[in-house]
Amino acid sequence: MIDKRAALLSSALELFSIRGYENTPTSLISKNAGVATGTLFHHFSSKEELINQLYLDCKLKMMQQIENSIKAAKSTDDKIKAVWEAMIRWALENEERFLFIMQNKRNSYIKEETRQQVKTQSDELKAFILEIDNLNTLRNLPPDLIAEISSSMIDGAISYFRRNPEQYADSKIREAAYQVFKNAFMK
Amino acid sequence: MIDKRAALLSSALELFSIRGYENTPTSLISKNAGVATGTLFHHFSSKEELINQLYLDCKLKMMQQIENSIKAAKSTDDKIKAVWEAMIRWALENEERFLFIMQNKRNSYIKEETRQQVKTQSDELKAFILEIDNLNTLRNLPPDLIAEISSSMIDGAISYFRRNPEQYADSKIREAAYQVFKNAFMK
Amino acid sequence: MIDKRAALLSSALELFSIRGYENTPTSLISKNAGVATGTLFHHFSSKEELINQLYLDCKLKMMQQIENSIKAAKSTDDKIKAVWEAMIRWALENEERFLFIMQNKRNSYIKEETRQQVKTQSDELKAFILEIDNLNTLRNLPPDLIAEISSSMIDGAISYFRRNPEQYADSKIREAAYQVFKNAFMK
Amino acid sequence: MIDKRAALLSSALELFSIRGYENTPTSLISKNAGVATGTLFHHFSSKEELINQLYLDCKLKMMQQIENSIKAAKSTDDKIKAVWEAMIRWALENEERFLFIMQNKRNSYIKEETRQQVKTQSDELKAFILEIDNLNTLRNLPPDLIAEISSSMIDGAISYFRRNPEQYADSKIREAAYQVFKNAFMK
DNA sequence: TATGAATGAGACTTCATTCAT
DNA sequence: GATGAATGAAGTCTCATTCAT
Repeated sequence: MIDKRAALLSSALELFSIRGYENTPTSLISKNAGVATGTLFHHFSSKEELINQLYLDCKLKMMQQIENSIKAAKSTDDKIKAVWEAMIRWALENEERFLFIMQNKRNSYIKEETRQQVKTQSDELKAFILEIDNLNTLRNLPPDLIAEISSSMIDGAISYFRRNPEQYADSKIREAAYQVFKNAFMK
Repeated sequence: MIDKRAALLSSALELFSIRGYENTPTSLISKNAGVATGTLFHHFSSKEELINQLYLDCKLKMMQQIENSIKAAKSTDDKIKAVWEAMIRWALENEERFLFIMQNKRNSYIKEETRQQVKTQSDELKAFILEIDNLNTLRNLPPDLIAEISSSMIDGAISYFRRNPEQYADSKIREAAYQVFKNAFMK
Repeated sequence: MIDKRAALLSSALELFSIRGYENTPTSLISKNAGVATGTLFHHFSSKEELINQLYLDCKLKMMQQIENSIKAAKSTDDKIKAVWEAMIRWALENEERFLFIMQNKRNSYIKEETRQQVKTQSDELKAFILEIDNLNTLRNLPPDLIAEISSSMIDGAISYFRRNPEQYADSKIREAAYQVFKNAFMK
Repeated sequence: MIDKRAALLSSALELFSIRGYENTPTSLISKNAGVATGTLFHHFSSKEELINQLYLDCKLKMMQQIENSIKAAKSTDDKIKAVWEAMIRWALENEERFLFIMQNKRNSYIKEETRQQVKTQSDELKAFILEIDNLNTLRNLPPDLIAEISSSMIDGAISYFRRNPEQYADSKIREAAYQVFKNAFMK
């Protein structure tokens, strides 16, 4: 059944996000999912494939939310803000998934192929990135540098709001945080 | 001899930074250090203590460089720039140590006690942080938020310059990167 | 299969009784049982649990034989003799189990919980002990003292007959040994 | 110095009696004795020799006390009672030594040679044993059987009085215990 | 004699994966 | 597809003993 596969992914997500990949035996994933140890290997050829599938799963879910937020926006500025908000909101609403993605940003268990699969999913997102990159080129800023720094700033903000969730509810602080983000790249 | 302890720390740093903590057997650390397997446990009571000692070692070395850069500066602005530069330079010049620190920022193998030991080391640095925090409070920005975001921005810049070392040599790009950093917090 | 668990217990008994607990590696127990090293830990969570299970196993087997011998007896005197004979016979017929029990009488690897489990097994035996204790109380002898000494005397007799098995076959000597035992407590 | 050798023996006795031989690292013995790890191996060629020396030491001390008690007695009966009392008293007054001897009664680390050394020490004791053995032969009881049972009875009594030291102080109970011992062999 | 850093064989245990049912 | 007992390579750590100082 497809149920068991989903149960395994969900169980793995929960455990990986708390204990990390290497500290989570497949036997525990199975038990936590309520299936037998052998079942995991019917659905995933190895533990490594499981983590790759899970990574794909989480990343795609995140990107979908961001994509949706872009669609609703019109100007570039609106899009930027929409993405900023969407990412933070998603991270706060999908704590386990976000933690798991963060842990595996540079993890070598995630295959290059998996990372590529993520990148080629959303045309909408690719267009937006291109738009921003062109803008930065015009401004004489290396697009990759700005991409790296923006992404880091968002991670920083998320990290802060995860520790202080009540402040995310305060629209003044949220706005101040966004201004800091925006100021970085605007005159 | 103190040599063997140092050799073990150095060997562990090299291997952890490439392969990660859990993927590095203690037997490999010993072999790579040119000592017997038992020697590791003569100097460190466990693998976990080894990583903690190494973390302490790396962090202290980094902080010393930052501390020195602050001493040479006068105004707050000078200090901010000095820290920004010092951190990036140190990361580029101490690739393994930096990678190792990044890997272990949220890693639970590093004990809270070890993190505390780091924090209580430099009065100079504590004074600087206080200075910045006060400034941010005046500007009505939560100091912790700014701390988190600044730190993330620096990590982003480092990540970029590690991938594009030739650009760090270009003072124009370096300056542009710094402006992005500074703009974030200044009107 | 239950076979492998039994094979492990049997292998452990054989080795422990000859070499002692600490001098018997788990790898040897597995090899001797004809199973893989991991199998031991599939059935017993640790070497310590193995020894506890084995102790339980041996003690229960011994108690069952004693229990049976009591059932067949009528008077208190008959019961005492029956127990005396049953214990000696069991020890001679179950050399490894007896040796193992002796080795672990005061061994701290056997958990208090395990010892309790043994004590709460046989109502028949508890009744007999109570009967004897009451008798000794009437005679003004501390029941625990008599229990300790009787038990020691039986151990002594067993020890002797293990070294001189041909004498156990001689009913005169057996009877003399029993008289020594009985005289101790009777006027 | 002879001090260090004595300190090592005393440290080993303390630790062995609590933790057992195999559970006591030589490093702990040394530390507990206040000497370096290497020092142990200057005085004893191996851990095994240490335990043998200690065994010899304890046994001889015990035998000396028993020997003295025999000397003071006249009749055979007096001697028997003297030995019974001396052994129990010694065990209660030399708890660690007694425990250590009990633990090692059948321990294979004690070499046969060491056991022989003990036996050939006291002429007084050998004469007493011969005296008893002859007596038992006359009574048609196998001397070794009686020896084994007597010795076990004394161990049982000691075990009881160690758990209930206040009862040893009560001369009535002490006397009752002795009567039980004596009755076993006398008409 | 005394020291204690160093050694390395070997102990217990874990865990991804297989396969007969 | 599902099960879970079984596997055995590999991991961390212990400890009796040595030897240069």
